[in-house]
Amino acid sequence: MVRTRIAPSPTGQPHIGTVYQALFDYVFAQKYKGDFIVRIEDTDRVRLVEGAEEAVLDALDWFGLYPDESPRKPKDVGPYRQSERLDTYKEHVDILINKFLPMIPEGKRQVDNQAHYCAYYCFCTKERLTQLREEQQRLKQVPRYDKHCAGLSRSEALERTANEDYVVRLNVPTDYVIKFDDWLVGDVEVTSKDVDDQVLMKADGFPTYHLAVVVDDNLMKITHIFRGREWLPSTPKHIILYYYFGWHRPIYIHLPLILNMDGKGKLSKRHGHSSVNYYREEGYLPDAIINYLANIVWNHPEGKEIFDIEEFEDKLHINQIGGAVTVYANTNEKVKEIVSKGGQEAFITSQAPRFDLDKLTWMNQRYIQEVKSEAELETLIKDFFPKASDLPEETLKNLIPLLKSRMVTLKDFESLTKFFFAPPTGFVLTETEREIANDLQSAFEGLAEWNKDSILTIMKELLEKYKIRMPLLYKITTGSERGLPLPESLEILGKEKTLSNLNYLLN
RNA sequence: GGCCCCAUCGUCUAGAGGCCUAGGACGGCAGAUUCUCAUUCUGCAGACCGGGAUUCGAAUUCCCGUGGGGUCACCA
Repeated sequence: MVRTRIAPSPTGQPHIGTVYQALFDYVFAQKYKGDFIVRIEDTDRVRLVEGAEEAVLDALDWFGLYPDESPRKPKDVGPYRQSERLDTYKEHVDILINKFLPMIPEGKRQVDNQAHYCAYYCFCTKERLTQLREEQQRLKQVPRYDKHCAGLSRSEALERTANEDYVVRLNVPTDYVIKFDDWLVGDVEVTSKDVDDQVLMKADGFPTYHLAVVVDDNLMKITHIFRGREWLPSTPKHIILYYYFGWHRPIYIHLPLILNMDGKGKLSKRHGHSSVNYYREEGYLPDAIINYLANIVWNHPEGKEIFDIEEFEDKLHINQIGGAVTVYANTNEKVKEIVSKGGQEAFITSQAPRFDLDKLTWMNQRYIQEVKSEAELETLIKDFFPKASDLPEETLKNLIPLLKSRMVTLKDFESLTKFFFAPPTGFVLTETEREIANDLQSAFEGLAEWNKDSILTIMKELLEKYKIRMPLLYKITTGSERGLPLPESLEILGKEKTLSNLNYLLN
């Protein structure tokens, strides 16, 4: 049974990167009739933002990335908020603290030696750690915890926990190679020298991400982890954790990072628009964003660029799901490894693409123009721009075909239809313009048949008579020098409204 | 800096040794259609990071550079 998950931390506005990851979680689970789970990673009490959890959950719904399980829809592996799972983490930290390192042979295990356990208590102060780091940096060494407290006897450490602040650290063995593989990246191999003794339990009793993610993914029976490439370097820690616990690890799929438009760094607030809310407010369609996100890292086999999420799900080629995943250590002589083997299947780009707002905007336009039906567009507009519902039902309906090829985002509705809501304002007519407006007014008044042909005839006469161009008539009737086709939209607006707009302008 | 990942038009990419004079899309430019603006259509400019090696033949394989990105917290 496939189970995927997204684990956002509620620290701000919902991020496009979260949607990008959730898209894969959702589609993959969907494709293999599995479950897609949302778990809130709120272990950082300092950065926690009120309402952020609601915002991510809402954002996922907006995109149609409905979870099978979430804080709003709990099933039997909950709770789905890490802050409500503290006992579980405590329990698992205790397991590691009391478990001997598997690489130490039974006869050599010392009960009172912290260094012989999978995890150990650490009492180092922030000051000492900072000092240590600075010293290492000065010597051009990689900043790393020096296992100072691992040298403590277990009995002394236990005593000190009674009245001192402490953290619990992962005891990473020296001289090991940690191997694992990733469906996208392939085989990855790092030496344990490059893996720090991660803090697993903070002084405030909250777990760090690394502990919580492994424990939860295991307890929630997650089979496939889609996450950003930025997590690749910390995966060895997780592999070690799975190994120490004696669990099978899930399959990793580290998705390519999406870079800022200028290619400087991963998608962030500073360089562009990383917040889901921005796109929502600007009138982008969720389907178009999903399409763009999928298309940026994946290519449709037939080269299509416009496709919906169902088609993405259908065509996304991922074989090797499931399969036995083993985590074991080979401590024979020279080859000492912590190995974890899964499968491998490259199915999307391995590069980090840049976020191209122009292309997304183009896609949005395609959705408005050809993907969405007129009825769908009508509801989209009404949702986005409630004032649109004030227009007579027929008016809006007739306007849609005119609007379709001219709207790039839903937001464009407002400027395009301004004169349907209020007479044009904000400019003064010159003498001749006034004269033309007067002419137009009387000609319109005398019109027996109010339709686009008769309107056009009148306008053509005026164009001829005054030797002017179309934009001027636009200005007089709509307040803007360009916009929707004039005869058609004036027909829809109606004789009465058109005349009252003109009247307003002339007085 | 250590470790990891990556490298085709400005951007997203196709390309899995000869089909490549390197294809498409966005963006740009020019033109056609048109009652404005759009849409639509046509055309133009535009790339294999560098150097070696393998081969009859390399964008495609291998090495070395270079460049870019990620990551090195009691943040996720």
